[in-house]
Formats: sequence, structure tokens, C-alpha cells
Amino acid sequence: MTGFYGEHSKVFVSVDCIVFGFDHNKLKLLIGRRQMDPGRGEWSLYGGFVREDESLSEAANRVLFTLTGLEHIYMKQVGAFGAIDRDPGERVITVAYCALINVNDYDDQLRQEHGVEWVNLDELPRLYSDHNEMVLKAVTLLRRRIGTEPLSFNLLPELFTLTQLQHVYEAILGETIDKRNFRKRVKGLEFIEKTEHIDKLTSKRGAYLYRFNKKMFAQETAFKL
Amino acid sequence: MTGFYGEHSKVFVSVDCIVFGFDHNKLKLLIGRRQMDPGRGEWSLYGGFVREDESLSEAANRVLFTLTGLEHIYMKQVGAFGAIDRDPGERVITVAYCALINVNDYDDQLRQEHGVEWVNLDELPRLYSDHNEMVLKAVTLLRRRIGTEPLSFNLLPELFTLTQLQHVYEAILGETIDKRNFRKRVKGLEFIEKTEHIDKLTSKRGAYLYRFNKKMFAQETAFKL
DNA sequence: CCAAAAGTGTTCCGTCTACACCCATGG
DNA sequence: CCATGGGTGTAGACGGAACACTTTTGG
Repeated sequence: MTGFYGEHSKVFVSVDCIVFGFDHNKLKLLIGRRQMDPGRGEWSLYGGFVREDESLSEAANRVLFTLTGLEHIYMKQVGAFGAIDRDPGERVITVAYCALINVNDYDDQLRQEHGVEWVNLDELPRLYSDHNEMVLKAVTLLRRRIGTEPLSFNLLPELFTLTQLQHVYEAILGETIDKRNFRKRVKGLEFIEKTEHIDKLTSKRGAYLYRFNKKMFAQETAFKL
Repeated sequence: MTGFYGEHSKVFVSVDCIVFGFDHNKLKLLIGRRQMDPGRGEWSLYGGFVREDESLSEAANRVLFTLTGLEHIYMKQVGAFGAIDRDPGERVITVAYCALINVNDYDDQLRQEHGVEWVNLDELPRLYSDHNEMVLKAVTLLRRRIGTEPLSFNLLPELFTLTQLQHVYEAILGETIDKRNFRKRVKGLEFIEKTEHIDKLTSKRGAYLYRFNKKMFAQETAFKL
């Protein structure tokens, strides 16, 4: 029985994290300089090898936790990448995962300790190996899903203004959105809940803060924004 | 350098093929009884281990070719599945691929030699391990993409009637479509080309045969059907 | 001659888009 | 008092959905 498996060869499997954040009205990506060979010094996603005692998604969550100290983060598999020579050193198949985090939740000292930086997605440098390809696929998925899944809230604090929410959509879709039309659509969604709190940081007049209501959303069948 | 990799462990990596076909107005899936332990006798997708000298997609194409004798088939990665105990024998991470083939292109003798059968998707039995999950994800992707990508033609012969095309959409989406609206939309798509050939098999009156024109499609930016 | 599938347009309704001005306040 | 971002409604265009009858011909 084990003989059946024995005929075949094993390979290294790693996970790579595509970590998106949102700040200053820009979609950002967390990347760092590789600190190991091969590819030392090149810009790269943050990743790690899959261990025997963990599933792929567990590995991805562990790697993200190691990097950010954050748990229970939105993560989605982007896909497996398995070109023979994608890793110049050894045969390594990798599974890319996309995570959405709120940049304010990420301790900046921890970030520096790991030597990673927030880079504007539209100014992304050339990355190690096939990492650009992974990012591209992640962005495509994100764009496709942002309109029908409640992803944007993962990039924002718990309370946010409608203008902030709109900026997230604009950053992800790469186009400007009409303010009145956007707010009209939001108004139709019960699970985007207006609070009595007011944000006075970004405007003198102040803006109402909204909240994503998970319970309300659970009752929702489908939405478009 | 190799020491860096040496700290980590390797795992078996396989590919599994989710092969869709279309026949008798039904979407069908190719499955067979497992001929090996663990899980001998259970319904299962057809798969194989990834070799050292091939990429993931090459492995998937090889496995599909072994099974069907078909090459240059539409194939799309569905995702990686990596639960620790998903394979009862050894740790195996698998990457699922979805293929769309025309059932008439598949030699029936070859099918029997491999001991696989076409099963209606809506009558799918319980499959080995996490294979049902893979199929579910593949179907979800298929439904999402059928409206914006020219997938349906992979399931049909080169020449097809509009009724056949409509049946493909109905089978994939699991709902009936209004004939006049459907044909109105098709008429708006230049890359679905009317030929002078007439099919007399399915109706006494006869129906015009159409063809998917790849060159026309290449000039298309986006479509909806 | 009739059963069975092919083929064909119009109307209605809801949704999306474009668009401009007043409000509140801190400095 | 003015610069800055917050907040609001309407009209017209467009696209999607509903809907029924005529045509052809093999058996």
C-alpha cells in the first residue's frame, strides 16, 4: 500500500501570502526583500513551507500570523503555481493566498522587524520568480468579487465613513465612482449600518460612521455594489 | 543553500481531473471506481501524481491525455486541496483541474478500458475523499464564467444548433432560458457564426448549424450571454 | 395531417448613469 | 468668511424579462 505511493516523488510545497491593505486612498501590498538564497535581495511576497502537521490553509494562516501577529483574517486561496523552474534552487510548488487586512491593525514595529513594506499596488516593482503573476491573479479575483462579496470591510476599521468605503472600491476597481450613485446603492443594503458616531478627522463638518453588520448580512441572499 | 530547503519536508502532490461533458441535454461528469487502496471501489475523480519533470498544468494535461487520448483541451485550475488527512494513506496535496470535452470526441472503448463513466451531475454519488468538494467548486467557477467566457463551445461539436447551445447554458446554470431572448443575445455576437449547413437529426424542419469563430472572438473585448 | 422542433419582435419595467448644488464647520 | 469635504434627487437611456404564434417536414 505504501508501495503505491513509494513509486512517486515528493516535492516541497510552500504558501505565499498576498497581503492587501488600504491607506491614503490607495490599495497597498506587503512585500519585502528576500533574506535568503536564491533571489536574496529581490522584492518578494512573504511565504513559508507547509509542514507535515498542518493543512494548506493552516500553513497560510500561520505564515500570516508570523508576519503580522493577526489572526482570523480574511484569506482566500488564489491558486497553485507549479512551473518546474519557478524556484531556482529546488522544485517547489507553491499555493498563493490572498489576505485583506486593516493597516492600522498591523503593528508598525513588527512590520519593520520582518523587513516588509507597504507598496502601492500601482507602483509594484518586479518581484521574485512568479510572484507578480500571483499578485495579478489575486487582483483579478479581488476585482471580480468586490461587487458581490463583503470584502471591502476587511480593509477598513470597524467604523468607517461612506467616503472611505467608496475610496476602497475606487482603489480596487481602478476607476472613479459617482458619489450619489454609490450612496444610493449603499442605502439599499441593510447590512451597511449607519451609526450615531461621527468622524471629525477628515472633514470639518463631520461624517457619519457606518458599520458592517454581519448578522444582517447573513440574511442577505445576494447583493451588488 | 540546499540546507535551507533541507530543513523542510516534502509531500506528495497529485492532480485530479474534473472532466465535464454534455450529452442528452445534461451536464455530465467523468468518474470511476478507484482501483487501488485506500478507498478501493469508491467513486472517484481520475488523477495522478505530479512528476519531477513536469509542471502542474503539464501533469494535468498528461493525466487527461492518459484517460481520454485527447490533447489541447480546455483546462482550468480549480484549486489546491491540502487537508492533512484528505488522503487516508499518506499526506497528499492535490491540485484539481477542470476540463471541458465533447463527449463524441472520447472513444467509448478507451473510456471502458479506464473503467470510467459519464454520470449526470445532478445525480452525482458520494465520491472518494474530498472529491465532491472539488466538483462543487468547479461547478461554481463554471457557472460564474460561462456568461463571460467562451466555454460552452468546448462541450459541443464544431457545428452546433442554437438549441443545442441553449441547452448547454441551461444545463450549466440549472435553469431554463427564454428562447427568443437567448437567440437575440447570440445574434449580437459576431463570433457565433451562422453556417449554411443544416442539421436534420433533431428536427424534421432542420436547424441552421453555427460555429464558434476564434478569430472573430480574438477581436472581442467582452461579452455577455 | 399532425406532432415536433425552428424561428421570429414588441412592450414593459426596473436599473444604471449622468449631473449640480447646498450644508456644516474649523481655522 | 472661506475652503474643504459631506450630503442629497431627478430625468433620460439602456438593457433585461415576459410573452405567442407561424413555419417546415417526416412519418
